[in-house]
Amino acid sequence: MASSESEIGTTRHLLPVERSRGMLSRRHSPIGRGLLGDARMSSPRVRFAPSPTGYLHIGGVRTALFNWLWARQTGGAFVLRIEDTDQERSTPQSVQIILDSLRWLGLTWDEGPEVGGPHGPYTQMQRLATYREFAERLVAQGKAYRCTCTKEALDAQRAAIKARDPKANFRYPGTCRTQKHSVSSPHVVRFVTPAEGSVRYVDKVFGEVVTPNAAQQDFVLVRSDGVPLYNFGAVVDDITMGITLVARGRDHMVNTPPQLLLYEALGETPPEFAHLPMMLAPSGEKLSKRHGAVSVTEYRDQGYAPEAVLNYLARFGWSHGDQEVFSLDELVAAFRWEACGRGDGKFDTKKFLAIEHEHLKSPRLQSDDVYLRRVVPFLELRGLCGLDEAKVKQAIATVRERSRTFVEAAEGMDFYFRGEPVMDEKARVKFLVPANALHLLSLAERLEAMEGWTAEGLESTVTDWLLERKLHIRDVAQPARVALTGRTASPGLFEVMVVLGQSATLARLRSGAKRCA
RNA sequence: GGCCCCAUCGUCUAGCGGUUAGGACAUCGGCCUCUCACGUCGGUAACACGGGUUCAAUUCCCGUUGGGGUCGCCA
Repeated sequence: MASSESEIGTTRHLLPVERSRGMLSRRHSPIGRGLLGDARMSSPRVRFAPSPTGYLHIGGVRTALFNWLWARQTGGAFVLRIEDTDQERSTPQSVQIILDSLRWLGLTWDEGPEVGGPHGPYTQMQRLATYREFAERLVAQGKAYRCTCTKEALDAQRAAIKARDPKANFRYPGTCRTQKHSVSSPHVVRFVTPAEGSVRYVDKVFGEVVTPNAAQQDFVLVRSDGVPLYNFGAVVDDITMGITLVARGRDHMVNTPPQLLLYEALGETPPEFAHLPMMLAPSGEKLSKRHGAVSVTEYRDQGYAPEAVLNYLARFGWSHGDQEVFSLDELVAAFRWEACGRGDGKFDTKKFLAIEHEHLKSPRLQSDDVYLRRVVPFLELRGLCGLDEAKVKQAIATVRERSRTFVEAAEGMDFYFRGEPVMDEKARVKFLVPANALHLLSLAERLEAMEGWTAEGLESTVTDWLLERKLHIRDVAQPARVALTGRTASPGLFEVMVVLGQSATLARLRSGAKRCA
């Protein structure tokens, strides 16, 4: 496993998994790499390692999801690790937001904050001793060195070069490489990057990637305050936590070669790598707040179903034939790294909403009980508290197919639960006019005499009444709808009446008639 | 600019040398209809360009163009 120094920097296979050679490209491999290749690894361990510097980004959720799916499918472990080594920006509140967001999504972790595990602690600032140990080992072996160049001096050099040519490439010149600085002087620890050779790895999504070492520089492993930088901390943690596959966004692809060099120097077998194409804003720019909701909590607050969020995200960059709608279980079963695309994509709010709609429509995807549990908070937000669950369920059945989110659902069934519906002014002015007053009263009178308050009974009773009065349903449907619901768009009239019940229906028809005056 | 990566309808994608280039969202039109939806039927719409390889390229190779990532004591 340990490799000799002479091998560092030469092009060689860095991954344990061989791939077929010759003319076969990764997508054309005849052995269906996914299962065959991965079944060999007894227990995959993957991780999601966010830095707690704000809300949980929708792009981060996708990364978490793919890792989680893989862990669930293979029976492996999904590890959550908090990378809080940027003390300037990391906050405990952000950690909590991330934890809450993942729990809301249902992306539960097997090891990590608040659940523990055998490889903890799972927060980087609590693992400083481990990083120090690894860093000292590298320094002792001459694979890393202490550098006393100040940030200010380096920044000045960088600025000078950029001033001459904005596109110039500044790389640390290696000033301290041959000097033996003592531990006592303020210093960072830098890695000795081989000048020759290149790093090669086979990405589970992108296939073979080769990067020349000459493009690297002696990057910093540990800051002057002893806190590790991203590449070093991540590698040390991935090693000590036994991570077997690192799946992350493509923006991290540039970090893989230096990390591989680190595994090499530490004499460790690197994990596999899988990079995911980027999620871009519709404009093609990086997805940011300017382009709408990027924080999961916003979607939660907008009444999105978490499984639907995951469904949309899964289908972004991954596909399974023509299937668009998936339950979580189906996702777990169908997911394959090799079915991931490589091209970046643009986030599409419309399609996202359409997927949400599919989930909310389907009792298979959102059972009545789950739907009830999820919509109630949004009803409460509208001041509708302590409602009768049975009645809410009836109401749900009538608004389900016309609600894309729980917010829309709550809005759509609002009228059922008030003494009087909230009246839309335009609707009232248009339909509750004097000419309709008598119709509404007459209808109420007929319905009052009715026995057996069912949709079928209502339909036939109303049909008879229309016949007698020589009316068409079109003549009274909208006025009645406005009287009953306060608006011009609603579930079918008879459905509404059934859920409302006889007395509320009569009361609303009559008070609607009054408003016609 | 260096290094890395990518390229099929407007968008997400299927495609694994021979297809009328398929699906979904969006869009347009019809049907259904008490409204809004749902459902349903149908239409418009794509292989960036140029060279190879091959009997045959959307598909394989190279180049061009275009796009993206990254070049920190951020992650």
